[in-house]
Amino acid sequence: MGRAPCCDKVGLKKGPWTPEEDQKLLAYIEENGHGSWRALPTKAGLQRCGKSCRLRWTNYLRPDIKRGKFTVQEEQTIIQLHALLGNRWSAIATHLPKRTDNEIKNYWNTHLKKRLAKMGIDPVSHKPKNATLLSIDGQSKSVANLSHMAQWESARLEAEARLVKQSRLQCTSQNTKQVGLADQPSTVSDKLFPPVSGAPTSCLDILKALNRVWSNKAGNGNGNGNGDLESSPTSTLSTTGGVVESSTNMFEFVSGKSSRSCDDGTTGEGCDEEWEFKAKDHMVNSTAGFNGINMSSIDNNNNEHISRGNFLENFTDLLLSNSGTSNHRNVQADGESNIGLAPSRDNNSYYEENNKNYWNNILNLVNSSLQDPPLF
DNA sequence: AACCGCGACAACCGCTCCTCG
DNA sequence: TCGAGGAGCGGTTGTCGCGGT
Repeated sequence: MGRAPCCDKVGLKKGPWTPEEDQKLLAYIEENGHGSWRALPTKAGLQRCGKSCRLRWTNYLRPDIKRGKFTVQEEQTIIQLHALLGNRWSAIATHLPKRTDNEIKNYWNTHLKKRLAKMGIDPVSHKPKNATLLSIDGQSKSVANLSHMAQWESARLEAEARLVKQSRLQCTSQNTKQVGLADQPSTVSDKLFPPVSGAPTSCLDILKALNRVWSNKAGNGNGNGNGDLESSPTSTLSTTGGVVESSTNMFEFVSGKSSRSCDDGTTGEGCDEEWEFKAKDHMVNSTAGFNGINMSSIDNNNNEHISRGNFLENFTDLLLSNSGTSNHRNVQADGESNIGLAPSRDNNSYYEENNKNYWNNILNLVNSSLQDPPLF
């Protein structure tokens, strides 16, 4: 049992790479492209396993790698995507230009995971650690729905990652003669979400479609569809037609205009909106789902307006305020900083609110991705 | 100065997935 | 259709540097 090692390990060097080895690998790939990784070490004159060469190249030597500290925006992107996708570092990495999955994984394990834990958020589930409280208002079911959404999004990201790789390789091959590496879409997700030629790859368009339908249903009061979002990807869903059969009432996210000006300086787009959470006071039936989820506001022309600046601002606040040990912040009545911690509240409302806003922010991130151009 | 503990990050290992004959 | 081999992913380990004692 067990496969033969990827290469003959006898006489092969392990451990840290020397500058000379780096130079050899770099020179070879620039000259010839990597081709078969297994064959590369011999051709390049390296006493290394092909796998080791590939890792060294993809994680360190590749010219399009950004090194150094992660920005706050990168941090929040990692956290939000991790909430959606879990430990799927390669998928997360496709949304962080110039960062490798290994780097993101390490950063998560050494920094972000601990920070979330310190904030009282389970870094695995992204829920408050006393999650039993959440079942009270059905929040756990919303999380279940988000998981379902994440399944779709995961599939979408896989396909997207392939496209990204392909385009990257095409670009690289023009510069470095790298050849013969373009991945062809082949997974189920690729077949589910084939690329649309001639159009930029829009991130997260599954959720966009879901959002549209939900919003429309909420808008026309026809929100009692019988589909079950939690059922499985067999839910009727079409990216081209934006057709989704769902769901039942539970709660809704509602965007509201505020008069505040945009002061975060990050994007300058649609930054005047605030978000509030309205728990539905009843459940239509036992089927979990949500009907009136408005992750972005849609005007009469069906144009979406997405809050991003406030989110970044709040998230930055949250991260910074919680990087210390007990740096609690007060909740403001207008929701401006309701992502922060509220020491004066009882635990229930505190965690409920935190969790609601946490997931609201994830949805915000998802929506902001819809407007942003592809990162690559 | 030496030792120890800890954090950060690079690299390895084993598994799964994908491709191709 | 199936199996072998290659590539990629995620978890884990190893190594190094730094601060404290």
